[in-house]
Amino acid sequence: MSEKKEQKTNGKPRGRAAAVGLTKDRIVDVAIAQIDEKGFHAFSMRELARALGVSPNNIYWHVGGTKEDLFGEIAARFTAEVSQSLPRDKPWQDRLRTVFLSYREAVSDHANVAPLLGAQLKSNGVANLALVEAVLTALHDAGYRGPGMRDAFNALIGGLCGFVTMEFAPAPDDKAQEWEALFAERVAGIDPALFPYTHSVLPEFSNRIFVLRWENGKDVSYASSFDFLLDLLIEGLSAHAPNQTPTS
Amino acid sequence: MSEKKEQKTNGKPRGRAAAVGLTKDRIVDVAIAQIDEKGFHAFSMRELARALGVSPNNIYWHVGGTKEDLFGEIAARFTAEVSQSLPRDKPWQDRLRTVFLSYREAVSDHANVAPLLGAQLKSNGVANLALVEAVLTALHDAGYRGPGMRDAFNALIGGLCGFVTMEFAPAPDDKAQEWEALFAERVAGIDPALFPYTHSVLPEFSNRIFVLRWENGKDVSYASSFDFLLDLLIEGLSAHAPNQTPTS
DNA sequence: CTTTCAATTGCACAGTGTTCTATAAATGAA
DNA sequence: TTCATTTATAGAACACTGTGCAATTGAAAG
Repeated sequence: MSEKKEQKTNGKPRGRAAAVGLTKDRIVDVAIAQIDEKGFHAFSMRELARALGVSPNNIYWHVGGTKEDLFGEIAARFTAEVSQSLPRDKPWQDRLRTVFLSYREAVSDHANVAPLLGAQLKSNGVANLALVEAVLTALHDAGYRGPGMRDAFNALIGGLCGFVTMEFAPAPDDKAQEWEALFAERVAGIDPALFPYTHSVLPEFSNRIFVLRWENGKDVSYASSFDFLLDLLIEGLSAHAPNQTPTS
Repeated sequence: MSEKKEQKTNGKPRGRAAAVGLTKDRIVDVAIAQIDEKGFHAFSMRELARALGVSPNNIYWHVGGTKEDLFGEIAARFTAEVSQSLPRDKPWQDRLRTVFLSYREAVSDHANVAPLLGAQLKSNGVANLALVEAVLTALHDAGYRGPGMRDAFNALIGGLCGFVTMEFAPAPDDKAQEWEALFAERVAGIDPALFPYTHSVLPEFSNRIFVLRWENGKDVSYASSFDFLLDLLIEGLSAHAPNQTPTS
């Protein structure tokens, strides 16, 4: 028909005719890929929609009202992977280590996503039950109950996930290249009267502190520090554990 | 249109005639106040400018190019306050404790600023020398050097500042009121087959884990967990310290 | 008396998250 | 078959955002 109002839609069909079989999983997949590639700062709903070949509203329809909800789905993806192959018969210390090492591994594979995770874990911790379950059962086996369990739980989640959120997140705009020079300049400008020790000792540590080292696309300096922190926490929790079963 | 040529400036004078004596300090003051009041998410350069009675560009001129630079100044304000009244003659453990407790105190007075601090400390750690100096000297006194010092440094900064960044940051849009109900609903929906322990035990912990308790406008549940984590770290670092001076 | 300069402004650009409304296919009911 | 409802999509618009550019002007410097 000649009087069809086809011009109004600018050629592209509307409605379900254009169904592309969009799913929450695919949205989260592409969102993570986009953040990996372009960085968290540059990630936007509109560009995600463009990458999916879909209108922004479609995304909102699938993930619930807001961008924050999408972030929640992304975070859940990370904490869900954590539970795989948990050795239930091993001592609780080993289980804790396995869980948090796998979390660190998952995040360091997608360092650009890190800035998201902390806030999401905090505001919607109940959505990340695989992680919660693992930590709670471990602490229960250690004998922790009540306020003591709360403190142990928060120390683990807050300390370790906080570490990951903070340290694995790359600097905005990827100024890592100029970073070493910037660092040297800053260190040179330190006032010896105000910060005597830092002034005298920081230069020699410039390749040990602050500056990251990458191997095979993964950071190895923060990773080793994370492991050190993890060991410290497990040792401490073992020493204070109400159930003092011998640590074979 | 009309013959009035002065309307162009809308009554307000331009140029230095309108000088308001804007300073970096005042900008940071008002920025922190705004974030405290409206929340981090709602903070914008334009509204800050409005609150200061000034044009946005004026702020850029004073703090350097970008919003991120302003965040850097804010973070520096927090870490600078940390150094006050450090007992240099006390053992390094006590000095560490003092430093990080004062940091926690500073942040929990401005919980809405927390989301900023992690990223800023990470990407511009060298700008926060008061904190760095304190931690480095303490670790030096404990005998830590080289890679061991790096790991200890990162564990402390990453674990404790990460904890603060993650846990003290309030949920977006302040849905704390509806939170308890939401929590109960989520907990009730937990699949016992997938998460048996969480399902059976989480309800009784609902007022110990996740849910915060406030007294005198300050959170007391995360604060006590932070202190527990701090003690764990200091104990562990003492046990592994190369300098084994007796802990009186 | 000029010139330079520090501090400030308005305007405009290229986005952003999100809401409202229109739409067409799939589905189910009559 | 026919018709209403639901589901999954799109377009346009709104009220913002960070930030660059060029203009402006009082004060200081020469």
